[in-house]
Amino acid sequence: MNTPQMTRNQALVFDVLEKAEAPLSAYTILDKLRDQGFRAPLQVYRALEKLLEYGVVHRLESINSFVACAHPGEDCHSHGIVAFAICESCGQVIEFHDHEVDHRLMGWVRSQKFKPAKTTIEIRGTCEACAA
Amino acid sequence: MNTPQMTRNQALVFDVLEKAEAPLSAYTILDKLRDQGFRAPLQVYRALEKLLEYGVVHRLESINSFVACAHPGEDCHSHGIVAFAICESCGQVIEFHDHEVDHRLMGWVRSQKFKPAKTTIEIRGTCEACAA
DNA sequence: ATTGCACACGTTATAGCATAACGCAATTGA
DNA sequence: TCAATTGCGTTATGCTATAACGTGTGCAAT
Ligand SMILES: [Zn+2]
Ligand SMILES: [Zn+2]
Ligand SMILES: [Zn+2]
Ligand SMILES: [Zn+2]
Repeated sequence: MNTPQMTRNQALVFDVLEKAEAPLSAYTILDKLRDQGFRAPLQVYRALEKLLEYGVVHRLESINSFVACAHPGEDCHSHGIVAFAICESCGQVIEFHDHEVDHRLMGWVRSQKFKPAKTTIEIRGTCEACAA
Repeated sequence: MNTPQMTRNQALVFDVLEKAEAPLSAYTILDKLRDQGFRAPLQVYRALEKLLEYGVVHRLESINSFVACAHPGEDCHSHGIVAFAICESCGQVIEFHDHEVDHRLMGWVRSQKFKPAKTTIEIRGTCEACAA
């Protein structure tokens, strides 16, 4: 998916996510954008829906939150499955790809004749800095 | 984690999950147990919390639902990471393990000095039967 | 036996996440 | 011009999850 011109709302939401140091929930984004005129959750969810479509934002299913893609311009989807390590202490998210993991999962999927639509890999734990 | 004797509520919730053909949300479980005296979400959530602890139930993060473990008695945790394929059409869930995937993810984690607590692998898509 | 503790339970209230449904305005393309 | 599409704003609603309080029961330590 290539990225069309963002609308104002999409740009505002994306900007908030890009500047954030941790994943944000839709309602947290809403709060950060009240000064810019945001009033209702749908304004955020509609923007997020498009940003996810464009591939510039990822949804972290295990924590109901969103992050800006860490690989701008690379089109994450073309690398196969995206995986995330999420520090539950500081919120830091590391986004990575592993072809071998993709290969194994896609092999399994093929063997089962299962048609994958969206695959989630999320490792929650503690990052090196927080492990103290 | 070995499984202590279940309480009445835990047994009721587990039973509903075991008989279900698809993952169930906590509120769906609640509805199915109204006749048995369940009145409030907490009755379900508290039971689920224990069942997850015992390892006899899994939570599917990407769809906010729960399933009975497909490998009773085997203690899923001892096999490493559990992965799920979820059919978005019929709800069928296939639970599987792949040592090579575990190995790759744990290798990455080690290289980053990240301390994993809980890892989620969920493939949403369409099962063979539904692919028609 | 009494006390203290741990644990499950029931209930009410509240917090947090997400979408349905309506109508309006701007854009685009026949 | 007309119709179709898309984004937007608003209100209302639904779904998911937990906080906080109090009750009862079983079981040890004293
Ligand atoms: Zn990405
Ligand atoms: Zn950290
Ligand atoms: Zn299992
Ligand atoms: Zn199916």
